[in-house]
Amino acid sequence: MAQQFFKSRNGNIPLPVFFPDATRAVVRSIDTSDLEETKTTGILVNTFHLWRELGPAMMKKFAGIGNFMGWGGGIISDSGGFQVMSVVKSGAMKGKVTDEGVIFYPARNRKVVLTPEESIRFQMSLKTDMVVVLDDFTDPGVGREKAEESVERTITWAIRSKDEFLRICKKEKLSKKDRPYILGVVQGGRFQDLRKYCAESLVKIGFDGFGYGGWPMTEKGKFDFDSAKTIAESAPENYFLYGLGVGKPDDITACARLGYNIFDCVLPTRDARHGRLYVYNFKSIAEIDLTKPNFYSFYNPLGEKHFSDDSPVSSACDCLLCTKYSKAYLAHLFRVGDFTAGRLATIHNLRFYSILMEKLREALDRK
RNA sequence: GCUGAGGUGGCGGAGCGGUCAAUCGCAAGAGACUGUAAAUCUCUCGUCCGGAAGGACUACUCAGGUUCGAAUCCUGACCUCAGCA
Repeated sequence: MAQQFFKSRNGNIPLPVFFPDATRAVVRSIDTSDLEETKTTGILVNTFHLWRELGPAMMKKFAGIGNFMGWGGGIISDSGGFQVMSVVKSGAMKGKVTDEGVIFYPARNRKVVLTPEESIRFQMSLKTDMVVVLDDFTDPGVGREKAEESVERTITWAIRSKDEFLRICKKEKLSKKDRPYILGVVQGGRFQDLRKYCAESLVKIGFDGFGYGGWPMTEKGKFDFDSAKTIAESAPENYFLYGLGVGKPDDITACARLGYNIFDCVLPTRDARHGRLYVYNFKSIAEIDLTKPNFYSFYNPLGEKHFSDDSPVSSACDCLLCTKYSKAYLAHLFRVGDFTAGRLATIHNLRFYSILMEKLREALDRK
């Protein structure tokens, strides 16, 4: 029996869910009212960014990130492990991974150390519904030895994270009912035995679920289903299976069939701002059938052929954009570079994803 | 009408004798984006052939001229803008 609900501060959220990324306590270009309108049930915020930009004092003052940003839906906080890859390896900031934790050098004379304990401590101050342990991201395409190293470190950090989590729960007298979920992260790259070993080690430590960590794509850009499957097969009953950074509608659909029930990804929101809208290839929401091979396609509002098109972007959508505005108007907004273009596109894409999750839920209920 | 400044590819705007099919920006077209350094990035962008390298052709308002060679210099025509009448 799989998990049926994601328990949030304000009630149960039916699974599976897709939580868009509100890395810096905002889903870029829209506010929480917009977010509610898209029928999005939860979001993901990031420890690394909020830790540096807001800090624990602010979280104490506002009694959590949900209050701070006026969001009553579900909230998961990511650990900051991914930022070693996204921030450091992309060259934005110097940094390195040691056994102690992740060290960042935001400026020449400044050093910040994010340890597994600090990550958990700060996440507890965020008062999110699920905290994620700091993990050592396995660089994609890395050799066996490096992959083993990152797995070992991920496991060691998971133990330290769990200890810190229990210590805080005890100190704050949080009962099992009141405390947030805690999620382990499975690393190991493309080495299936490492994935399995990592997952089994995490189960022994004791978590509410685990995430498919690392980079979920092969070099060719194809989704790495082997790892997804290995992880899913290592999960005990009633576990959360979280595809971190997953992803494309087809990959989500496929993973949901493997038992994954939580997803987050920047794709719908970033794509929206970049002028890529997701559109179901059906006439109405009722007709949407996810088992059809090409159940959706992309719509790019820019392009002269749309400049005078008075039809809506999609008839299989009930978002603000599709119910109120024409393709021509959206094209105009993108052309003149107004923020409203990004806002409407983001609202649309998030509604696409919330419909996707509704349909997946229906399909799983029928089973 | 006089005086001055100009007329360059879809647009703006460089170049001011050879290395120019012409910097750059915009527009246009194509692609990327996956636990967010991203309202970003990459590529194409005179025509034709080629996957590319490359080649062929037509080009910097028009018509002449100077020169081995002109978008660049000279003459004239046409047009635009600014100032003065």
